[in-house]
Amino acid sequence: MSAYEQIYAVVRLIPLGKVATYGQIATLAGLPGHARQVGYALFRVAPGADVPWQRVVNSRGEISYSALRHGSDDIQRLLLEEEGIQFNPNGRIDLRHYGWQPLPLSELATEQSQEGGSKSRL
DNA sequence: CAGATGACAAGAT
DNA sequence: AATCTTGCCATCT
Repeated sequence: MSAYEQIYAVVRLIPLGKVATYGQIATLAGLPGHARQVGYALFRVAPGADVPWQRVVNSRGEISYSALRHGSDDIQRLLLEEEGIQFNPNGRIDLRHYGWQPLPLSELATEQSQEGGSKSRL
């Protein structure tokens, strides 16, 4: 499997109503520190693919607006708002609230263990 | 094959 | 806190 498909697999795991950062996706995909490759991979996502690319934002919780995106950046914001994500006045998302916090190993295996989740949240 | 570029991130200023 | 600079790697010229 190519590294890009691995990236797409992780992006597909982002639940509706949550967002993840490029660096986070890179780490979960087994490419720690290679956030740029994640962005490049998402650029190559074919239209119609079942990849929620709109749920990936930069580390500042903001959409990466670019002139080379044919306006898909603007669509990204609309899609996120459709999913119930609220933007700050400065156009940023509060990652403390909407940031996706994946469970360890839950991406590679079917999450079956489900106990009371009173763990630290830092 | 070498140089430039890019949906980023972290460190320095 | 905001902006600039450097690192990283796959693709494109």
